[in-house]
Amino acid sequence: MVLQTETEQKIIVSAEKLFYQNGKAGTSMQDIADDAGINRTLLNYYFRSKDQLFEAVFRKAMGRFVPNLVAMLHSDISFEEYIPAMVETVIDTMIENPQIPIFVLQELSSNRKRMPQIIKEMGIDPAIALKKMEEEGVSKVTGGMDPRQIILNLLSLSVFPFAAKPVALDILYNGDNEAYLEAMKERKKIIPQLMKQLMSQNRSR
Amino acid sequence: MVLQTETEQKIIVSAEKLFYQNGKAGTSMQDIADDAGINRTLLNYYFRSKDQLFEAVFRKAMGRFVPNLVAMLHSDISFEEYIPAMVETVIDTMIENPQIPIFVLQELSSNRKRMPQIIKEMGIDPAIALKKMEEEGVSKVTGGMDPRQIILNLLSLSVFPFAAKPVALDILYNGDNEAYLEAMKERKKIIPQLMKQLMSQNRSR
DNA sequence: ATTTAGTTTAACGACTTTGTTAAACAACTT
DNA sequence: AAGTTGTTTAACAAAGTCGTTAAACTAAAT
Repeated sequence: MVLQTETEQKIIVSAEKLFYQNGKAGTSMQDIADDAGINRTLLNYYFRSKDQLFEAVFRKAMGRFVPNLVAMLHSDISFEEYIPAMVETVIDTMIENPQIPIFVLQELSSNRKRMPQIIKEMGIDPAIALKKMEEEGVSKVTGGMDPRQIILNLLSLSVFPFAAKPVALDILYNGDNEAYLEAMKERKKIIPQLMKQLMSQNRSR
Repeated sequence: MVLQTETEQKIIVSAEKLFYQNGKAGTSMQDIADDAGINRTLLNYYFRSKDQLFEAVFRKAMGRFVPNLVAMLHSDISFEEYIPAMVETVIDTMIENPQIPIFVLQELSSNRKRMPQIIKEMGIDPAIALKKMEEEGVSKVTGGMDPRQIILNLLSLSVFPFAAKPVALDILYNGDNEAYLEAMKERKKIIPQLMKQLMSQNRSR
């Protein structure tokens, strides 16, 4: 957004790391200062309060993937075409920040004033999204399946394996992070395939 | 587990509500006492400490759906047969407690000692699970797709829409909780269909 | 009528957290 | 040389949190 000094960046990096990991209430300003290797007073110097620092971190996290969602919902090009590139982007983002989904969803779930606020700021219009879908014939493509279910399926397949990383890693991949990562990359191919199958299969019935 | 007095139950109910909503650090003992309509001292009377109360809540939450997962992974009957009943159970559980997924995943993600501990206690053996799958011919059924990807798909489709409830509700269902609930119930049919398609489609290629 | 278990009230100590302030220091600019 | 900016140190008040304790109260059980 704005130019950032080196220190400001160190603060954000540490704040992200700790807020992602332990949440807002679970992270103290001292924790962040220590992790950033600076004095606690500096935190209040750059970000007036904990609230404001958290707000900065939260908005940055939202900014990493909400645009993808919005673009897909509001775009002109067809839903079907959109999927592969979108899945690739989302998964690449998540691989670098697997904790973002839980962090964001937890915050949205505990602070219910957040969603309406975001919808406004981001200019999301659910009505337009659904209308465009049907105009594009997506609902025909999906063989009558509610387009919202399609979206839920797509997001579920793309995001959940990261939200559930600790479980998946330890139970399915035996703690082998490399194997887990490989599997996540593989999903960039698997998911578009599934979505395509899913839609054409329905269409031909 | 054990007999519970009325008060003990009131405490657990309030603790669940608040821990689910705001996490461990975001919930004070006073908050819980107030919500339960009792005195804070009573909390320490029944559960020695905040840690122990949280532990009770967390274990109860895990107990709601881990058995489903374990049963599926270790069961004798075929994976394909297992899906419909399992999806039904999981979704019914989630409808009543949509916040559990985030709560549990957040805790597992911020407390990394938890997973190994749980794997031990619950008697989960990832090796056995995968072996059984292949013995049952699941890997043939899935046309060579890694059985772990199948499991990820199944869990993603079943659980994520609840973890993302605030987003889905406000963006896709315009805040209409009834509509959202209906959609979730619909998924009890949709998901098994998808999984079946997904597996047979792959098999026939 | 007395005991007992559950509960409340009040209070305490020890500790943490947040935000603020004042003073001093370092380094770089002008 | 003086000024500016970023930074540290030290200290503080206000508020909150947790666990504990002692004393008193209620109501049901013996």
